[in-house]
Amino acid sequence: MSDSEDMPLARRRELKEAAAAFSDDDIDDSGDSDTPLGKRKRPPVKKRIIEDDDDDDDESVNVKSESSDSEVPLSKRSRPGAKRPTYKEYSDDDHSSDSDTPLAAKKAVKTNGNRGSKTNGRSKARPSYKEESSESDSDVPLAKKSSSKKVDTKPKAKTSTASAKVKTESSKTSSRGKADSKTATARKRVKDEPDSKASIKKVKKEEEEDDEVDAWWLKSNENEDDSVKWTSLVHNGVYFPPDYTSHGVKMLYEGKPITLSSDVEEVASFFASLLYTEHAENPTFQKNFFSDFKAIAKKHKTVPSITDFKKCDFTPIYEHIQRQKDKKKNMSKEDKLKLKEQKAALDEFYGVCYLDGRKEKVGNYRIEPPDLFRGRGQHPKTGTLKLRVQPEQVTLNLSKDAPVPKAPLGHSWGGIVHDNTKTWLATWKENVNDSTKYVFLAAGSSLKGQSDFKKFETARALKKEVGGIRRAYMTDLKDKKMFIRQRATAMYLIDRLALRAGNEKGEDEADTVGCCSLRFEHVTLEKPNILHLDFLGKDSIRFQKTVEVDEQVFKNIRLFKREPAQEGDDLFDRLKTAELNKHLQSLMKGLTAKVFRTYNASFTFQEQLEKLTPTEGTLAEKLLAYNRANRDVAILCNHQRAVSKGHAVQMDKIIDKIRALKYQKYKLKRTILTLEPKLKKKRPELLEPESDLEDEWMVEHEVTLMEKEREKTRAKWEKENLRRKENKEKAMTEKELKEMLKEVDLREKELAKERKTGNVPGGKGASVEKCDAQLLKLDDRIAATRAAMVDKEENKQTALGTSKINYIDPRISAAWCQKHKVPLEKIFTKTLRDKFKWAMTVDDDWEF
DNA sequence: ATTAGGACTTAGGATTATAATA
DNA sequence: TATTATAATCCTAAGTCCTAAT
Repeated sequence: MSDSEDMPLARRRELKEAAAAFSDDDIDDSGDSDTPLGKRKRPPVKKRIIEDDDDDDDESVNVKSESSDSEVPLSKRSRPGAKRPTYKEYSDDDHSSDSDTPLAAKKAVKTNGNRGSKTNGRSKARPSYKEESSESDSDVPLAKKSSSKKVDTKPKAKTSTASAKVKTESSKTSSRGKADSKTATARKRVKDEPDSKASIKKVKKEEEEDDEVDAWWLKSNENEDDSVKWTSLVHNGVYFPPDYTSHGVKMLYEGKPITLSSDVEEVASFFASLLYTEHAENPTFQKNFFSDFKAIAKKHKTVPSITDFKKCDFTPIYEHIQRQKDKKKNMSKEDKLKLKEQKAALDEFYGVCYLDGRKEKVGNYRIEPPDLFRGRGQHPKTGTLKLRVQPEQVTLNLSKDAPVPKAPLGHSWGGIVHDNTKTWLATWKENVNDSTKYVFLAAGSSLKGQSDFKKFETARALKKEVGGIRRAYMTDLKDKKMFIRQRATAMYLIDRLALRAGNEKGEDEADTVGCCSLRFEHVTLEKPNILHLDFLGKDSIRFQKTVEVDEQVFKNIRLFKREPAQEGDDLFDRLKTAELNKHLQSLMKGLTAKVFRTYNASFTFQEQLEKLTPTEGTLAEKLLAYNRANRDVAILCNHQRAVSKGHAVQMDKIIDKIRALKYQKYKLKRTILTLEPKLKKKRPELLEPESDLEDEWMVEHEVTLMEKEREKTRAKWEKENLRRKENKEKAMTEKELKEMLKEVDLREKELAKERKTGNVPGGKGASVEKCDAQLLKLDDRIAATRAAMVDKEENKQTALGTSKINYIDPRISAAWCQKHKVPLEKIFTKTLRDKFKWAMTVDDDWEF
């Protein structure tokens, strides 16, 4: 292993990161004795019985807890308590003023970071699947021979009336398939083996996707039984990752190479591949990994028994993996193509199913491969070994009369069910968190599309009701009953700040919160009516905003925070998401906490889009407006992303680019003055220096310009020679090259002179008019570049994708595209167009 | 009435493909 | 033409909400 110095240095991620972070405590093999510490434990909370909102005024009467007092909520919950890690970077910021109206948290502070503190671990013995290794081959997705008639699950005459069919893009093979031909294909597909070289020919470019599509969104479709999801479902099962093949590279233990059996090597490799990443340096991750690694090493009687993480050196394996990656990257074209074909074949086989006779895409047909669990934030189990899933653990869901896909050789399925009230095709239990995993249809499928549609329709229904709902909770803010007050306050926050509901979480998960699970330490109050929120939300993404809130909300929170309460206690000590949602249901059918996010996101988007889109504008300007509106939504929903590694460098580059443009401007101005010195008086602006453009920089810039010029000349010379060679002409000599280069030297001298005298003659046909025209163009380019820069900067930690995919009603976009003549593909990628095909038929005046 | 866990949506990061540059 | 930035896609963790079990 040669090159060992090109270590992929640590991680970027100035975002998250924050404070304290892990203490020095490094993992310690020996005892996993490691006490989990009292963390996460806090004294039971007594119910707070408030007597009044105290001091100042307040018409509000005495607030008392309702009768139920007795029922001692005795939250057995428990949470960190004490030692809250401190966050780094705080930045304050203005507080949004604009009170009313839907939107929320206009400008709010953003920053974020991860929590620190907390080690822990615990890794109880886990079951070891692992049966006999089974003769591999597994890989080959044995095919279904049985093409028996049974497969023929015809579209059951389809319930609904007129079966609207449409063609997606490209109307080819017009007639063709009727139900029959389709089922025929179905039958065929079901038995087609992937990898059979036969299927190679296609792969082609994408498209293909013509096929008739069932345009469910064009049918009247007054809900016909919601719970039944299909009448027939035929599919090919799931794909299992190939068995592990040993690479034989030895890791070091106490500096010496040791031999690992394949199973152990596999786990070592999981860790090795993460070396130098945040994960591998996370003590919790190390601890959990090592605990599992140690166990499996022991089980396989690894020679020097592995007991100390610190004595392990995985770098040889790491380097091997890097080399493999390199190799893959540099693979020959043909090999790459072959790989692609294999994938396509798999896609064709497993990636497709038949739902009520219609061909539909399957989403994640691959069984998740074994790996180290990568929990986010401070997940107590991060690093734990996620075991390989065996077919015996997998249950399939399909039609009664559908052929059962064959399990991998030597294996059988865990179960076969025929539950048409479920949308999943397969399911299994994962070992780390004991959670259930599923194989679902792809996002573009009818099932997903329909529920997406429903989601947005509910949000639109809320639009109609929101006025009344808001009035109601504003009133409830002053209710005498504590529970009602809390509920109303929570609703306010969810509505105005787009918070998530905030279900309770377990001890074995990262400590994150949503609205109902906010604790005291997450909210601080500032005099008149300002709220500082600071907590970790979903995915341990920091939510840090400062907002002005309604007076009564401020009072309420002060009230909730008062007294017996202390850090670690719930802010809403008698409110559960279930109760909140139950209440919401009573206000509007289908209303739950998350609907507010959808509603506010879509509403804000439509509003901003309307406001920002220029009526007369270039395509680019319109797109900018679109992205701005999109970004507003992303900010509202607190969708963040890590700042990319090279961000700062890229910014510098852009700044330099702008300087270069300014330099050109400067030169042009001088040319004008050289041509027409009288203008000095008339147009004094020509004398003004460009901002941020220093002499020193210009000198340097000219040097690089000349360097580039020389390179270009040389390239030209070489190219010319190449051409001549081909034409059997005699090549240009070095001398000629030197001759050519002399011109650059000349130009360099000119520049030097220009710099000294300030006179810039300009090119041949130089005229004041031409220069002015160019100046204008440069101004445009500078403006555009600067806009792009601002855009980039603002965007660096904001992720637009999530809101576009999940929160913004696609019909708003479709209508907008129509209205402003913007091609859809500028807005939606191919997959998004597919996912949203149900929304693409709206008129240009459609409103959310 | 609570709790547990099933089923489905939402989420950011990792990986891969494509576009922009050097 | 190779390199690098960016966009698209893939992956699977982490939420929400609901229903069934206790």
